Order: sequence, then structure tokens, then C-alpha cells
Amino acid sequence: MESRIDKIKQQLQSQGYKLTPQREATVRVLLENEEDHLSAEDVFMLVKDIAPEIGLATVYRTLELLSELHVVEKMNFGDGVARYDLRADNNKHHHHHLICLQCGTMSEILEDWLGPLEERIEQEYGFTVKDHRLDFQGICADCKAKNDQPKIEQ
Amino acid sequence: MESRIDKIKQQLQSQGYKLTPQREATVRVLLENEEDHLSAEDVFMLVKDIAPEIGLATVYRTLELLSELHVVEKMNFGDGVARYDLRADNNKHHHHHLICLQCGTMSEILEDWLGPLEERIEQEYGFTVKDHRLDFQGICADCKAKNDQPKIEQ
DNA sequence: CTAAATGCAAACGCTTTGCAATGTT
DNA sequence: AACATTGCAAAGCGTTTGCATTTAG
Repeated sequence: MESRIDKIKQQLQSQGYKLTPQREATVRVLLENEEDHLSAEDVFMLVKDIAPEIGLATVYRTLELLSELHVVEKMNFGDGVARYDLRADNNKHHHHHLICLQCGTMSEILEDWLGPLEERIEQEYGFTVKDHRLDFQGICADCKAKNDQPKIEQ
Repeated sequence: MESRIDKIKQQLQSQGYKLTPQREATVRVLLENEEDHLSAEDVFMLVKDIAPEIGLATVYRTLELLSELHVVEKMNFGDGVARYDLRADNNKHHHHHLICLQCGTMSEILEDWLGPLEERIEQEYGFTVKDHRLDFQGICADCKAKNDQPKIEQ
């Protein structure tokens, strides 16, 4: 666990970036919330617990930096809010999202199902895929279960 | 062609919405630029040629309305700008995007390649897919060709 | 010591909203 | 006439930036 942090530290330093307490705190928060897709504001609030003096701008700058280093992945889902995800090591992300239109929950498909499609794109379009993004909108299993029960409201 | 407009008119009116000149002009612009992915600002400027008195807010409101009626589809691609696409009739959109990281060009794959994946999601996750979005980032054929030529600058 | 990084607050760009005026049915 | 719709300008939101100050290397 600590090795993850160290690795990211190294990655920062090897690129000539300074290792500030704010950056470390931000990375720590990202590691501790790897499951979630945190917005900058989310990260900010969590980081403030560790490093209360931090400013929101610094969080944005750090997330941007980590994004450039491919340590985190910056995503958006239709709502105008960027969300940040730690990348598993330095791999391409390659997971897909299931976003429930009813409750807003987002779950993930961790496998990458797009390999064959990417080959096809290379061949048919001469387009070399570097990354992709696949989101599905729909109704999750939980909501479908709830919908089958008699409704109380609205 | 005119029938497309009429159909949308009907759709508006059948839902109790009034058909104002501004709305008609907006729809007309969308029809005439079906190929493109226009931003609200884009639409605004094009509509002003037909209906110079229109306000940007009205364009936003109209696009939002059309979006609710599933006449257009509201999309975003990472940059904080919503783009709007007329839906072919009332079908799901089902096309995918190839976004070049080098020149920013976006082209489309018009087929839907995700049918089998959506079935799999239904079965493995109990999630009913209503819509999806698939974007590929990479290097387009044109840029690859350019990259093979000797570089002049930078 | 020096350049990079920070915090703050102001500016930003896109989008939404309040409201009085207007227009459709 | 009644109500939806409009235009305008102001506000809202997440994000970025300018700048003086601090801090890591």
C-alpha cells in the first residue's frame, strides 16, 4: 500500500516535480478512495481533513498534474463535473461504466471488452486507438427491484 | 425534408408546447446541420441568421426542451461544452466517435457495435441498457500520414 | 538561494434563472 | 384574455489564473 504512494512519489520526482505535503495528501486521499470517482470538490474536502490549509486551486492543479502523468484519469459523465480516478498502476484504464438513470449509481465493468472493436477500427478506419471510454446509461438491478414493489410516492 | 420539420412540430404540439418562430428556426438549423455536433453557441449563431432577435437563453431552453423530447441528443466530449445532435427519427443514437488527440477531428462510426455487449450486461449485471456512449481517443489516419512526413516545425 | 508551488480571490466560460415584456392559441 | 415563451441581464457553477508569499530541493 505504502509502495503505491512511493511509486507515485518517484514518478513525480523523476519528472522534476516537487513533492509537497499538499500533493502527498492529495495522492493519499486518492489511494484511500480508489473505489470512488471523486470530483475535485470531493477530493478537496477529504484532503482538508489531512491538510486543512490546502486551497481548492491546489487540488485542481494537483489533479491536473497527476492527470498529465497518467497517475489519475480525468473523466466526465454528462454532468458538468470532472471526476478523477487513480489508474491501476500505469495501465490504460479500460473499464466501462454502468450509470443508473434512476438512482445515479455508477458501477464498473472491470474487464475490457473492446479489444476486438479496436482492432476493427484500426483496420477499417486507419485510426489508432490510444484510449477509449464506454459508458452505459440505463436502469440498475436495484432500481428494477424497487420498481417492482408498490410505489409509495410519486 | 420538410416532413422532418413537420414531424417535430407535431411532436412539440402533441406535448402541449407552442411552436414559436424561435423554436422553428432552431429546429431548422439543426436539420440543416445534421452532420455536425453543434454547441449551443454554434446553434445560436446560425439561428441568428434566420431569426436575428433570438436570445442565447432561448436557444438553450429550446435545446433542453428538444432534448427532453428526444428530438436531439445532448452530448459532451470532455471539453466543458455540450453539443447537440438531431436524432435520426426517434431511434436510439447508437453511433460511436473517433476523436483524434492530435488534430481534434471527430468522426463517427455509424453502426452500432454494442448490441452483444448490451445483452451481456443485462445478463451478467441485471442492468438494462437504455443508451450508451462509446468514444475512442487516438490518432486518425490523416495525422498518421502527416507524422510520416518530415517535420517542418517543432 | 532559486525556481516551483501555494493560497487567495478574482476572472473565466458555459449554462441557468428571475423577471418584465411579448406573443400564441 | 391567459398563459407559455421570450429577451435581457444577472447569477450560478465548476474550473482556471494572476499574483504576492511560501517552501522544497
